[in-house]
Amino acid sequence: MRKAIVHIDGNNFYASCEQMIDPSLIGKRLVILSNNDGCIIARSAEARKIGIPMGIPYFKLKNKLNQLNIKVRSSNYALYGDISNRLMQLLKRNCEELEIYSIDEAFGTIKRPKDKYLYQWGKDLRSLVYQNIGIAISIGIGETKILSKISNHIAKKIETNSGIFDIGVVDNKDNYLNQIKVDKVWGVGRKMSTWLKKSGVTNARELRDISSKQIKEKYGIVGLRIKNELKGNLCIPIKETSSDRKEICVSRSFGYPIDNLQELNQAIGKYILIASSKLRENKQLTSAITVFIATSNHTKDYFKSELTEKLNIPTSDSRVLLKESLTLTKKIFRPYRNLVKAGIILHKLQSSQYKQNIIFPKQNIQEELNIERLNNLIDNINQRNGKNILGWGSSTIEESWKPRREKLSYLKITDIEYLPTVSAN
DNA sequence: TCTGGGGTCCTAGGACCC
DNA sequence: TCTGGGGTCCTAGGACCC
Repeated sequence: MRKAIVHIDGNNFYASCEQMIDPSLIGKRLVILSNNDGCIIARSAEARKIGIPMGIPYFKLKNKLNQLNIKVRSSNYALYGDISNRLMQLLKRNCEELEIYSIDEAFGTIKRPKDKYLYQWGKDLRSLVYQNIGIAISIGIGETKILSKISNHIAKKIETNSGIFDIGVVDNKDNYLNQIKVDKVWGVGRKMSTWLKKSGVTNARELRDISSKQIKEKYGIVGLRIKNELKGNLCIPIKETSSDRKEICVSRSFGYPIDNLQELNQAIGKYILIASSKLRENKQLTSAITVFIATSNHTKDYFKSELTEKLNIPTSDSRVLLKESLTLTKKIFRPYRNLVKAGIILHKLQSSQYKQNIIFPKQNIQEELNIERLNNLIDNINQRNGKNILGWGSSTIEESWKPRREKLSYLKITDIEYLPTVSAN
């Protein structure tokens, strides 16, 4: 019997994490805000039930949320990342292969037993995760990634399925596929679904049965792959080992608009330090850097600008990147613009293992080693004592541009100071 | 007043080569 | 007056994802 593909995800993951560390939130209507407290990016089941929408700007709903006594939290990625790691470790031990797809999602493979049914395996896994992590998961099973995603969708929708569904063992597969709207199919976005609907394709079953020629002409192998996955032919393989990052992007919206180079430099500098430390963590070097800035795209005189610079020698040295980025920043900066967002991208990443030897080294090897050690030392200190204790350069002006996080949960499991205490009486 | 952040993959078209 | 053809590599931008 062929292996089945399973898709596993945490239900309302961010909301569940907040509920897990603060049980007073369990059963409550709860929403989580994006960075800068911008919009709503997650809701507890209870908040979802009364129709609180996803992706809506917070300020538009602030009063309503207050009136309805809905709890609000700023997103706390350190917390979600930590819980995600524990979840993935547990899943790894219970699948044959596992691909960690996002902070709250994974694809796995598992051999079907003789009677084909995987419900018991799924049930056991769900309770294991709930006991150990305190998070509810859903499990979708099928022959391909796209089908397992659809199964998971069905698992969540039908309450009697108790969080597990396997489209690989049902007799009336078409009935289920008929119920899946085409824009809910993984890989079908806004553009494609508009075209599909115009061509008379409205659900997953019809997409599966579209002529190969028609979909290939319009969407190439990307479209064809979706059709074939729906047919049950595995086209998108499981990637167990995450391939090396190809780029690193650090960008933030400012808490308040800024219009001066000094503050912009300060922000860009912070982003570079975050990015280069990630780079060193991944044991990679970058050979091109982009700086970009933008005003609000909700105003008439929207302005954005970006500039890229190639580096002669691939590096992960904070000082080099800092210097380059500030040169770029100076070039793209324009006064009298209210900037609300800026960021940096490091591209063309390569493994630092194969660092090319410089033919005519400007600095001797000992000096280079010292710089490497210094960078790593800073990373270690920051890791142990909280981010940004140490950095390069100096700036004592107030960082009023920092993103807002007014509703951050106070309980943390990633910082010993904030661990909840339990008294043993 | 206030609208997130970080990725990947694919493709078309330009640059360049013989 | 006539003005090749075919290939590779790179890049920017679109589309999509969570």
